[in-house]
Amino acid sequence: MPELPEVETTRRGIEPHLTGRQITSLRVRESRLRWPVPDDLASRIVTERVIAVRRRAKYLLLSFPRGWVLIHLGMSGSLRLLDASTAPAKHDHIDFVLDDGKALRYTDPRRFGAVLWMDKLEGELEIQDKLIAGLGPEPLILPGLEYPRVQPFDGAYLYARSRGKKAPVKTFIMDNHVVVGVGNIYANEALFMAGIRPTREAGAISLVRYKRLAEAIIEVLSRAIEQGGTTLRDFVGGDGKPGYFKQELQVYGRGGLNCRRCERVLKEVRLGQRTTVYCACCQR
DNA sequence: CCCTGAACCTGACCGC
DNA sequence: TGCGGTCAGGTTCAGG
Repeated sequence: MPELPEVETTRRGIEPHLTGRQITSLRVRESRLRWPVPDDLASRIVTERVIAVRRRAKYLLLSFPRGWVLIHLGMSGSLRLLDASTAPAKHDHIDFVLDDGKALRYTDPRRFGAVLWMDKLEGELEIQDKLIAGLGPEPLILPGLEYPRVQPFDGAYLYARSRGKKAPVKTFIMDNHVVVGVGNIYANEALFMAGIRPTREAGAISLVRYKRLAEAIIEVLSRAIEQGGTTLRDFVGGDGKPGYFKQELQVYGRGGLNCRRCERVLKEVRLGQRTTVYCACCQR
């Protein structure tokens, strides 16, 4: 379900309900996620208050006095706010019970997501964690972000990073070490918007075209956040509303259909184990 | 270091 | 109705 716009939509949905609230208990019904939920997680947060709800890449970060709860939604995860007394359904793995009778509930059928704890170092805001440390720059400058370091994201950056790379440009921009938050949907969309064929060798693309691509990535992600994300199956934001960006998809999920720009049949190929759709006419 | 493919897991859908 | 195969929004890891 979640790419960056969906994670950001989730963050915005839950933030006002969590900030300043105290955790009264933690219910872990299933701890076998991508990594085991730490046994001592409850001891870190119960009786503590949520300072802020932030984000780095697709990681949601609940800030507490002594550290962060790091939440990743994987492929099928979601977070909802509901009454703490609501009976859990299948795949409702974790409840963060709040002092106002509500609970933040983590659901994840495939269990590719993660809920972990990271200590704060001596009051430092900097996050020192191997999951976070090697991440590339954020494509969007937004409030609520946790920046470990400042790195500009633009065409010049992509151009410099891509020199010598033989991998397809789509694989390149989906690499979190290069830039975060560009998943399969928006990689396809951004490349269409920039007129670049996804199979093109990353190291062979010009600076001018990378400038267009960086702009396209920023544009498509911004637009998707405005629309509340993309609802493909059952994604809903923290407020229960679906995302409306699906209506604006130009290529993702449209292989074999006609290009909305030139009317020719869209090609579908497999790149890095991911379905890739493009227009052979509009994208070179 | 670079690149590719397997792996993690469940559910939905499609053809037979 | 059932069975097997395929696919799904992400990321890490092993191996060449």
